[in-house]
Amino acid sequence: MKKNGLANLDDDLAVERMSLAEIAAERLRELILIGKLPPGQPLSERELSERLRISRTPLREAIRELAAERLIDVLPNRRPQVADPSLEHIEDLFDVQAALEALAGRLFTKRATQEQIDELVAIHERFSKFPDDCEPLKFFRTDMAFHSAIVRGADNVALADTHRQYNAALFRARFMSSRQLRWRDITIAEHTEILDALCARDAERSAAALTTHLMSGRANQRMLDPDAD
Amino acid sequence: MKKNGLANLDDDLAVERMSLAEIAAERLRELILIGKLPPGQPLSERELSERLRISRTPLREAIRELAAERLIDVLPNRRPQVADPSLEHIEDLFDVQAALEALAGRLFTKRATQEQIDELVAIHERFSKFPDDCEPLKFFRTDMAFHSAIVRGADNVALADTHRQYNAALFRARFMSSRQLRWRDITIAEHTEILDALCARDAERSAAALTTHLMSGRANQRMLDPDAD
DNA sequence: AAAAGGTGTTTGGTATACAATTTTACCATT
DNA sequence: AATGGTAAAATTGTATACCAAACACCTTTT
Repeated sequence: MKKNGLANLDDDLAVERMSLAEIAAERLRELILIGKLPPGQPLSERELSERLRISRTPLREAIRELAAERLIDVLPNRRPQVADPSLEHIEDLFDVQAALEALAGRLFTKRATQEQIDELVAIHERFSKFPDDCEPLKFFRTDMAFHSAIVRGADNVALADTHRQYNAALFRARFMSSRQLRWRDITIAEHTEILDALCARDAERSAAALTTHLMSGRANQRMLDPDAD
Repeated sequence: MKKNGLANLDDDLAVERMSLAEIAAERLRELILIGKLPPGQPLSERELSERLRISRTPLREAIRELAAERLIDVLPNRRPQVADPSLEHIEDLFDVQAALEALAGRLFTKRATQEQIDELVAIHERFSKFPDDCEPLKFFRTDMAFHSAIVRGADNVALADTHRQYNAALFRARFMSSRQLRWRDITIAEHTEILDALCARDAERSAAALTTHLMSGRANQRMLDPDAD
């Protein structure tokens, strides 16, 4: 007889028990992305471990994980710091993300199922009907969902993984952009072109539209005040 | 004036003060890449920490670092295992690496200095003069050096970083290929075309040549026996 | 004999104590 | 007052002990 009858529910959802390190990594990632832990912020292992109610060992592993994602800079014998990428570095990230999404677009035209196309259309429908005064976070999340849906349709695990990493590194930059009304209009127009190309299963047009869209984002990023930190 | 005679295992790399976790990560990465720790091999934390003469804490951090690079699979409450990617997954990795190198080629044509071009030419010179019976590892290292030099010339830190990660994940596959004489001829021919395009600073031709080259590698990989482990 | 269940050993997960390093603050010297 | 050095405090790096979960083997039960 099973000792733990409650676990049956979890089994159905395939929920694996997470280690404290993984939980802490997720929580830290969230704190960094929403800006509660701002760029450049030095992180004291002791203080953080107390605030998260865990010991330093799992916290250190979480920090190392985020360091591998380049969300945290860690130097030997020094306090880890929340990454504070320069404008040039952010532009570099945009260039790579553009190449990744261009590949995703090409693969999407070859591999995506009808269901995945329908899902993408549905996301875009919701997206273009948002009022101008909708919450920035809502607009932003839907924007991200659109791009993620394309990557999912590309059916390439490695690509999805790397794309997610770059999304995290670019989170702040793209979130800042999404607050501008001007940027929202551009986004919807460019998403429409991307969706058209993907539905037509035109690989090169899809790749071009996605590259253009990311380069718009990169250029828009350049306009924002680089002094902010 | 060393007080602790315990930790003198890797003093040859002591130019920079590295933590034991970093040293262990490098050592483990090497052991995995050269196949001393074969794909699928379960790793006992206690046994490994004894063999590397360190305690489990820094070893665990090293394992997490390699897990972030996808060189090791780690599941909760189970032994970490050396990653054993399927043929399909390796093909996915090739697709992403091709997109990354295509971007690197484009950026190279815009940003590379004359010195970086000269360096690339020099590498290719050495490469094409290798005799057929040269050591596989020597041929392989020079092959890698060629690709890395292109990425360096692209002057994009994020791209270089991600490219290095994918190189590690594809290490075994590409090393196996480099043992075939037929593949060597193809490599030299395709490198010549890449070099031509880069020297002409033709972005699209460079990107196309690099994509073609990586797709050759991907196709060649498919020919190799997938049963080997 | 086969299957279910229990027990002991092995292994990863976490906390804590200690060592080594860096940072900070203070004092002496210029 | 500015500067340099040195000691104390704070912080990271490492080792070890303990806990809980997983696995293998054996016993028990049918």
